[in-house]
Amino acid sequence: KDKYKDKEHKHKDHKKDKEREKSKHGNRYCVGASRLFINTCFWRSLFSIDTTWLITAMKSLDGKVKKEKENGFASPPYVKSEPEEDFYHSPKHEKSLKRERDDDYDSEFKPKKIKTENDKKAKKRKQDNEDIKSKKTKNKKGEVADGKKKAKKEPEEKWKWWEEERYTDGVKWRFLEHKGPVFAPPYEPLPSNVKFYYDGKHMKLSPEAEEVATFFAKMLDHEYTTKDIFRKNFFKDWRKEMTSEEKGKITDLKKCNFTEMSEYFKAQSEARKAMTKEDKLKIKEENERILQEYGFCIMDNHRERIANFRIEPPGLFRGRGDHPKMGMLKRRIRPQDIIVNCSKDSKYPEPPPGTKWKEVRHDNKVTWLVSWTENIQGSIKYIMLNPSSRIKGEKDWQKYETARRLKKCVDRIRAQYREDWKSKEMRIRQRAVALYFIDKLALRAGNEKEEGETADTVGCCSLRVEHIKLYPENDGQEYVVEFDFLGKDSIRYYNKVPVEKRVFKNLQLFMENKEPDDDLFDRLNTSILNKHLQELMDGLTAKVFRTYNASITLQQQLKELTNSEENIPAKILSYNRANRAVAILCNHQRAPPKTFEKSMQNLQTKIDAKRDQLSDAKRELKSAKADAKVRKDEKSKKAVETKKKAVQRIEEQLMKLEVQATDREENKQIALGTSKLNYLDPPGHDCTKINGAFPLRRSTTKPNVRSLLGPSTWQTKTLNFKSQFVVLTMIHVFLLDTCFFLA
DNA sequence: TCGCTCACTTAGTATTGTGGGA
DNA sequence: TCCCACAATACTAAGTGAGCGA
Repeated sequence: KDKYKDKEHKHKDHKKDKEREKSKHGNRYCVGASRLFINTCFWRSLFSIDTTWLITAMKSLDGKVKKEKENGFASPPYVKSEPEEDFYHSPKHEKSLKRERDDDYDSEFKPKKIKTENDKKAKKRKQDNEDIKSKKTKNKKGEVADGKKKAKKEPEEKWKWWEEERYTDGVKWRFLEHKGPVFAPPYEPLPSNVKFYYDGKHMKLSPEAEEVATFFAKMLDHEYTTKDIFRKNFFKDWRKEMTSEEKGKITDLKKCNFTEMSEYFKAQSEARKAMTKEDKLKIKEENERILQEYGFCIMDNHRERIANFRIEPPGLFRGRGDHPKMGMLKRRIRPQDIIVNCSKDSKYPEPPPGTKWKEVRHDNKVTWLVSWTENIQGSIKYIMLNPSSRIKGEKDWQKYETARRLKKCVDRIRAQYREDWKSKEMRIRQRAVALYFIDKLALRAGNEKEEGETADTVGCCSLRVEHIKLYPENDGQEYVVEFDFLGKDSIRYYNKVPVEKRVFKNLQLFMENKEPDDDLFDRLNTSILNKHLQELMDGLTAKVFRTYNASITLQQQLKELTNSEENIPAKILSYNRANRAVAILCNHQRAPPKTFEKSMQNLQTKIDAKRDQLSDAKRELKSAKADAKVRKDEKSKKAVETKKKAVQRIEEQLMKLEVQATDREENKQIALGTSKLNYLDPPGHDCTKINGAFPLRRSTTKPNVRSLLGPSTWQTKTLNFKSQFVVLTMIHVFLLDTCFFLA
C-alpha cells in the first residue's frame, strides 16, 4: 500500500491535469476490484460459491488495471492475478498445510539453510537476509534516505509465504531479530502558569502526583470522569502517588479543580492542529524514522512489520461497560518490566542507557517479540507482528481451513445435537441446547469469569436464567425465546427467536427451581463443550462455529442478493449488504459517532435547501409552460424543456440526499469492520479495502432487521432486490421502516 | 478435575489521513 | 483553500482455548 501511495504522489507531481485525476480514480476502483476478485476466488474454493458474475466482472476490471499500469500507475505488486480455480494455493488436504520439513531445529537459532526447502528458495531466503542486513548497515551509516529511495524505485517482490512449507511441532520461527520496544516519552511537568486548585486554593503538586492528575484532566470531558467507580478508583490510586503532605490536604476529589490543566491540554491539541505544514512534515518524518527503526523485525530472513512496537503509555484504565477497575492507574512500563524474545544469535535489542531488561528469552515456540505484565488485571501484554506477516497469515489460513472442514460435517453434528435434546442425561441435553444456540445464533462460547474483576458479561455457556425469557406464543409465533444480556465488551445482545419445541421444553426444564442469577446451563462449561466438539471433529471448538456461520452467511447472502444482470455498483452494494447480514448475525455494534447528530443536522439542512430549490424550479416550470402556451414559439418551448430537466435533476439530487440520510441513520450503530477483518476476509484482509474503494454502505442494525434477515445462516431469509441502484435503495429503506413499524 | 497461566484472536474506540464538495 | 465526512490505522480491552501442575 505504501508503494501504491508513493506512486500516487509521483503521479500527482508529474501529471496534475484532470484527465490523470480521472485515471487515478479509475485505478483505485480497479485495485479494489482486483482484490475483490482474489477474495471471490477464495470464497469459491472455500464453499463452492457461485460467483461467476463477480469473477467475470473483476476479470474485466483486472484488464483495466493492466492498462493503467502502462501509465506508470500500477496497482500494488501484491495484487496477484492468479488463475481463478486454485488461486489460493489451497492444499487439497489439511495435512499438506503442514510442512514436512525436517525438524532439525538447532539450538543456535541460526538462519541456516533449511533442508526441505528447494535450493532456489533457500538461496532466495539467504539473499533476502543478506540484502536486509546490508540495508541495515547502510542505515547505520546514515544513508536511510538513499535506501528508501532505492526501495521505492525498485518495488520488491511480495513474499509469497503461502507457497512455502510451514513449520511443525509448534516452532514459530528460526531466526528473530528486532530493536525492542519504543517507550512512552517521559513526563514533562506543566508550565508554572497552569495551576491546580484544591478547595479554591492554588496547590503545587509533586511531579508524581501532577502526572496522575494530568491523566484525569485529559479525560475531564469524557463520560468516564462522571462515573462513581471511575472517580473512586482514580482517587484511591492518585493518593498513592501523593506525598504525605499532599495526602493530608487532598481528601476529597470533588474539591479538586483540574480545569486549567484541561484547558492547557486542549490548547496544546489546537496548537498541534494549527501547526505549519513544515512542522507537521517534520513530525511525520520523525515518526517514519522511528517506524523504520523499531517497526520492523527480521524473522526467518524476511523483514516483517511489527503491529504495536510502542509500549502502552501510562494513564487511567478505561474498562468497558461497568468495569469495577475503571479509573485505576495504569503505571508506566520501564525496561526492567520488559521481557524480550529473540534469537540467541541475533543482535539483542539494547535497553535505554543505564537500564536493564527484565529478561532476554529465546523461545521460538511463541510469536511475541516483547511482553510485560500490566498492573490492572495482572495480564500479560505482547508486542507481536502485523496481520500482514507470515506468522499471522498462516494462523488465519488455518482458521478458515478448520471452518471448511466443519462445513463437511456440520450436518452430522447438527443431527447429533438434535438427537441429544432427547437424552436422559441433563448434562447432554444442556450441551446440545447450548451448541444449538452457538450454531444458530453465533453466540460466543462464554468462559467463566472471576466475579468482581471484570464487567458482568456472559456468553452462551455462562448465560444465567435472568438472561432469557420464554414465550410459548409471541407475535403469532410459537416457542419464542427472548435473549437479553451483555456480551463481549458489554455490548447488549437482544434477540427474540422462535426455537424448536424440544429446545423450548428443555429450557423450561433447565430453568425449573432456579433463581434469576443461577446458571442456565449449570452442568456445562466451555471446557466440557469444547472437549465434546473435539470428539466430533479434530480441532473443532465453539469459536469455529462463529467463523463458519459468519462465512457461510456471506456466501448465501452474496448468492441471493446478487443478479448477474446488474451493474458493478449494484453488485458491490449487494456485497456490502451481505456483509451487513454477517455483522448483524455476529452482533457487531458500535457507539454512534460523536459527530453523528451534527452531521445529520447538516444533511437535513441540505435536504431542506434542496426542497426549496425544487419548489422554486417547479414554479419556474409552471410559469414557463404558461408562457409557452401564450407565445407558442420555439424559444419558449425550449425554455420549458430546460426547466423540466432542471426539475428532474433537482428531484434526483433530493432523492439522493434523502437516501443518504436514511443510510446514515441506519448505519448509526452497526460496525462492519470486525466481521470483514476476522470472519470474512481470508489472508490479506482485502475486503475492507474494497469498501474503501466503493463507499456504498447501506446498513441494517435495528432489532427488527435481525428478524428480517434471519439470525441463522441456515435459516436466513433474504430480500431479493432486482431493480436498479436507486430503486433498490428506496425499496430497502421502505421495507426496513415498515418492518420496524410493524415490530 | 480444577484452577491457573499464557498465548493468542476478536473487539470497539480514538486518532489520523484523505478526498471531494462548497 | 477550507471544511467535513469517512476510511484507514493505531490502540488496547476483552474474549477464547491450550496446556500444565496439584
